[in-house]
Amino acid sequence: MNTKQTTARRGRPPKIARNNQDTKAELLRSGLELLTKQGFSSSGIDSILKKVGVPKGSFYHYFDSKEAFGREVIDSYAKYFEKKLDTHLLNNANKPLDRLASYVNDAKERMAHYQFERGCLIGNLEQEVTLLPTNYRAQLINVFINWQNKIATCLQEAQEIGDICPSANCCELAELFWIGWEGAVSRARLVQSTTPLTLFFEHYLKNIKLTN
Amino acid sequence: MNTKQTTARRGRPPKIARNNQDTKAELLRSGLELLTKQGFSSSGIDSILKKVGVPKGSFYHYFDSKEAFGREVIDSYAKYFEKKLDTHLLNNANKPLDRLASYVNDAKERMAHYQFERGCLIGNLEQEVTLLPTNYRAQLINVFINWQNKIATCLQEAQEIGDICPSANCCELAELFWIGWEGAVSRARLVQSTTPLTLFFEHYLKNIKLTN
DNA sequence: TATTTATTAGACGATCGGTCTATAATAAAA
DNA sequence: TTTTATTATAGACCGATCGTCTAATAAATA
Repeated sequence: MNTKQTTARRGRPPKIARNNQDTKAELLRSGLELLTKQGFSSSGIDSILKKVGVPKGSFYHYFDSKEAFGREVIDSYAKYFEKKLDTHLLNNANKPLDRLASYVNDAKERMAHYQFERGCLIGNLEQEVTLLPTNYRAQLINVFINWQNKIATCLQEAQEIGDICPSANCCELAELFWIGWEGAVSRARLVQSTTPLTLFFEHYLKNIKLTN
Repeated sequence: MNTKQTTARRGRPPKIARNNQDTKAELLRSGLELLTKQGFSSSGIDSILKKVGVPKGSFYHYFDSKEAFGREVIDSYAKYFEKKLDTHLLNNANKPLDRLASYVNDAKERMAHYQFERGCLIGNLEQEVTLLPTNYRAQLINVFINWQNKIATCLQEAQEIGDICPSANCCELAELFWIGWEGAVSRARLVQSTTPLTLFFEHYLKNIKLTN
């Protein structure tokens, strides 16, 4: 990749050198990292800025408020995550249920890689929803609906090739996946081990095959 | 009960009148309420005090620090909750799986009663465990182990009367219950409805009957 | 009455989210 | 070229709130 970009940027240049291709994107990335660790309410703007070496003034140039910032972080995470889901769930090289397993394994590796310090942004915010700006609630629900639909489609394909019972309600099972998965992610962070994730998914798989 | 107590209390009397039989117990109760809503990190001591009408100085008379306070809140919640679990799970008037269902219904009613503002204290803290004093982690894990054992015993009784498959691993299934349940509680708070709880438990029941 | 103990009262510094003005460098306009 | 507008960084500042600590007060005790 060519990281060097010759397009001169307008505006006052930063005091301390930083690869300032896109300050806004860096703030979002840093914010995402912190929010996946700590949630929204406990994440101060200063901590987000410190990691990127950006002064506070810049933050309020790019974002109207912390609330607006949070909205964008959720959006960018949702987009990133949908892409990730697609790479697994739409991979025709694997059978539908193996695609799901592929996602699960990927997630397990990532959690272990970050020493179980990071969880799921949406899961974190879900739990502190009473503390969040009111309009976050609908946004979070929508993200879950999208994820759920992707799983449901995958399960339906599994149903078509006879890997799960024809009478199973794939939408319900998809909802059930995310409910249990978020619980398992949370538990994995507590015990600092992937076993809750493994345990949950093993049973989930077994059960959707038997269901109804 | 006789709430009137004539024993004169030592020390400086409160400026504003309050039924100060046991200030410490009141602080714990108020803390529990707030931590169940907001978790630990976002709960300010001032808010806990304001609800009970106690000045800040009293807090640090009864507790060494917020950390020590949190430990006691967890302890008292764990005790309260174990008692609650026992009243359902040891109720011989019902069959084992009906006892579990009885707990689930109770929890659903309570969540609805509080308009889904309160969740599970342990579930809340579990998710913010990286922000908590380090020794909380082991404490939380222990609480889950206790809860899990109670469910496991109940499942084993169901197994003995043939309501679930003889080859099922009751300990694993009990762990699975809490993993999924916490996920369902979290989702219920998000969508402000008991349907996630119902959905989870319906499938859980169905699956432990079929398992293996 | 003098001392000890229990409890309340409120000061304290650090940090929070958010706003503000000043500064700097470029692009566009003249 | 010179001027102006635009973009962006810099960081002081504000009121609110965080957890902690010290001083003050009154009852119990000796």
